[in-house]
Amino acid sequence: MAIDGLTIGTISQRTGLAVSAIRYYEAQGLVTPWRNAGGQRRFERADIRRLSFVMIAQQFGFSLPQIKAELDLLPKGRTPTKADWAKISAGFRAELDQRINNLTQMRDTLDSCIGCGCLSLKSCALYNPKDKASARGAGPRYLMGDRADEI
Amino acid sequence: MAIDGLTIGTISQRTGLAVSAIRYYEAQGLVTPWRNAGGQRRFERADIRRLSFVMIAQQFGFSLPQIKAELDLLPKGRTPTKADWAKISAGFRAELDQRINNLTQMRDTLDSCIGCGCLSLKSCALYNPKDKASARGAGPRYLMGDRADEI
DNA sequence: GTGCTTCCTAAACCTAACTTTAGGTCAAGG
DNA sequence: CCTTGACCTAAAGTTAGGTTTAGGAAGCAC
Repeated sequence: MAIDGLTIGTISQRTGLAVSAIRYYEAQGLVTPWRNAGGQRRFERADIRRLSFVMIAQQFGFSLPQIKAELDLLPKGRTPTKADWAKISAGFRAELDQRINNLTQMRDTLDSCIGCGCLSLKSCALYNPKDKASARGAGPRYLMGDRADEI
Repeated sequence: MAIDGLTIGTISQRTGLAVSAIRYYEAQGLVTPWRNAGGQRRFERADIRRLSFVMIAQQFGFSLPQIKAELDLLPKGRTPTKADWAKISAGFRAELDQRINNLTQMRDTLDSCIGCGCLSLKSCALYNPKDKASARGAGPRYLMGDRADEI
């Protein structure tokens, strides 16, 4: 059974992912099933964990290329061990810490900026496009600025 | 000068937004300039602040409809005051707190879940699709689950 | 009043992350 | 063997948040 590999339907059921999504992930290099004699995909059990990791990482806001980069750190040729997974989730955690710090800092700035009703800012600490993870920015912008007269 | 309103080019310079983006925001109902005799858009000074708010809110990961919902709380007919802005950024702050808490909780779960190498989870606390803000989820999914045998 | 710049609309295009559709093949049960 | 359900590929469609393009019109400067 396990020796024949799992079908895409089974993987779909086990992960909750749509079949089309799994095929898409294969196209993006996130999983690499082999094919049986008839040309159908066959997956390893370990791929369930791989795909679950993808789902979790996506929730954290990572893009598929970023997730692929993490997954590429797993050993090729052998099934990943506990230690392997622990390693990649460490780098992950660092990213998250970073992101939480950014958000917290921005929230605090909000308090002392828009939050206080302060409307006379010429350059605003709230606008810094470096936190690409929480929003995919789209071009250069400045600040929450204008003179506050005529309010 | 101010009595004639500001052109879209001026608004673009003052906010750093592309002209096309500002027109798009108008189409989405985020700003409502009037037109001059020749059919060109004319903005109020207060629109600079409106648009700056949009930019900041986007950084926090809010969608344009969500931002519109916040902006719709501002008084119509008169220029928003300090107090008006303070009010909408309060609801904002609450959302942010929520989101930070979610992320923190997930990070901690990561530590004690993937982070510890624990691979035998049948249902995983890491997968809960309620935090829509940090990632735009796309469909129903389950858990990081499979039996850990054969690892 | 001529020219340059800015502005206008409508429609097409862009990326990410998928889903849907169309037309056909494979596998398993009876 | 035959049918049914699962699977295949390729291509087009979808949503968000815009940008780009095409073909004009407005405005201001000299």
